[in-house]
Amino acid sequence: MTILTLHNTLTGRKEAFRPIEPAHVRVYACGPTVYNYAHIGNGRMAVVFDLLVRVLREIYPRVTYVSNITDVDDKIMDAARQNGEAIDIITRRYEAIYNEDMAALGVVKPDIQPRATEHISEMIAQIEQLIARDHAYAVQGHALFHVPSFPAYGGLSGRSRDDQIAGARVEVSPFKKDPADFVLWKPSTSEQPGWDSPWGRGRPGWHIECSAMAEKHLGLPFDIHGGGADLKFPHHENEIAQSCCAHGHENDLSAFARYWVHNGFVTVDGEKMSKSIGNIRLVHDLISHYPGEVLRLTLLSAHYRAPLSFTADALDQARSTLDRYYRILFDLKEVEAGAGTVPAAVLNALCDDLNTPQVIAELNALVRDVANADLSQRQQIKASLLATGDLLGLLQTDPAAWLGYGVQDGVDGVAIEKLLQERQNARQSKDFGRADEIRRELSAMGIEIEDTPQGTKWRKAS
RNA sequence: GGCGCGGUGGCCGAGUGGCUAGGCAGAGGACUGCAAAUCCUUGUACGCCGGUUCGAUUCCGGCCCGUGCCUCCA
Repeated sequence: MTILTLHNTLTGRKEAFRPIEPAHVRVYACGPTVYNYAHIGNGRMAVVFDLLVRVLREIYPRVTYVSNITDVDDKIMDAARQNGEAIDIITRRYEAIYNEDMAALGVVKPDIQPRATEHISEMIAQIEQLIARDHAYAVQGHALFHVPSFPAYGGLSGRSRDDQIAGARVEVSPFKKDPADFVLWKPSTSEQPGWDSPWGRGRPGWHIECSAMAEKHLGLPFDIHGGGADLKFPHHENEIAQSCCAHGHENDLSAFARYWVHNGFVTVDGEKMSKSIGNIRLVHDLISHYPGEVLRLTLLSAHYRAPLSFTADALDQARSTLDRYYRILFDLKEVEAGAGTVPAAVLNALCDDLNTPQVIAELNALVRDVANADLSQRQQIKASLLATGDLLGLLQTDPAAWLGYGVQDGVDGVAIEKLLQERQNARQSKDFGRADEIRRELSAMGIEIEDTPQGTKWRKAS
């Protein structure tokens, strides 16, 4: 049996993954708040957990992957006010765009993608449980989680409650019993979206939605909880507090989720993405300039926990790596691949805490001797390459189309053929000056040519 | 200030207590009229200072630098 190891934030160590039920692995990852286009950092999270789920599916018979849509949030309300649009118009629009953009990155849609607004009653029920167990209290239309009621609080991020208060930059609301207490429910004005609750008309705090939706769709405890590294505190810390305390597991932080997996941040040219710097890279824009697989491989070219500097150079490198694999597949197009399996070295690398750079190295090793391989070795290489591509969510395009052979759109095939014939004539009469001139003309049209023993081929350069 | 993550050859990027990934770029060569593509050859790097050790890039301590988070900002 293949053993997956994962770095578990809860213990701070790399551990062997042991599912609660090997017959059914359950995963939750915090999804986007839908009020804008997703940026490449959101894309990284989606790609990393998509890959994790693919690897789990390779090992285990059944995997359920839940990733939520946050469609009630103050940032959404701000966006609605600014655009003069209804909130649900905005959230449904950006939810659809999010799913399209992630699909372009090769992300398989989660099995369940619950919306926060469709789980209000579950959230209210959980808050009532917390109040009943004296872990929360109602005051002035709010419901607040009382952090001192949960001594184990802070176990995920490793900060003491005192540290948090000492470092807090935000003024503490006067009605909080303790400065560290956080909101479970807050009142809405009549213009704001709201739902009736035991504490009056209001809306949920941010953290409670994930606790409620994960529990409803996966049951507790479940196997893996993921998200961006920025969510460790306070979001995931608070989820643990809510879910453990609602069920009386005050001494067991793993009573909610067993393994916590966090992906690192994406920077742009080494700088944080921010509106003020104006360097936010939206997936929606990037996919019109780069094939989705180039973006996906770029995101997988660093280990998922390491920071990733998103640069034009990194994109170019991912593209040339993919070009090389596609060229090999193109050269092997007459070779019968047969049923392929993912090479053990690749699966082992993936099972080593998703060591994707190692996977790429293994892929290079696989492909290194293709030129000197015999037929059965070529069949094996092709099958392994395709199987690995399927697992990684790469190499899903027809090689000829990827490389630009036989392109019909945006090229004048007749003119190209005419120029190629003219060049051929020039070469035969040793008029290489004219032949090179024609090659430059074609190059200016975006057409690259290759002279082979079988004649001259052309391709549309990407 | 607190907590976390990271600093590897020109660039990207794994990993390891001693056998020193991989890719890109560069250099040389083969092939080609010249190219392109491909193939061959070529790179002893691990932030700084101590310590442990026969031996540290890898372990321990300190420091420096970069980066993220610090409670929903109504």
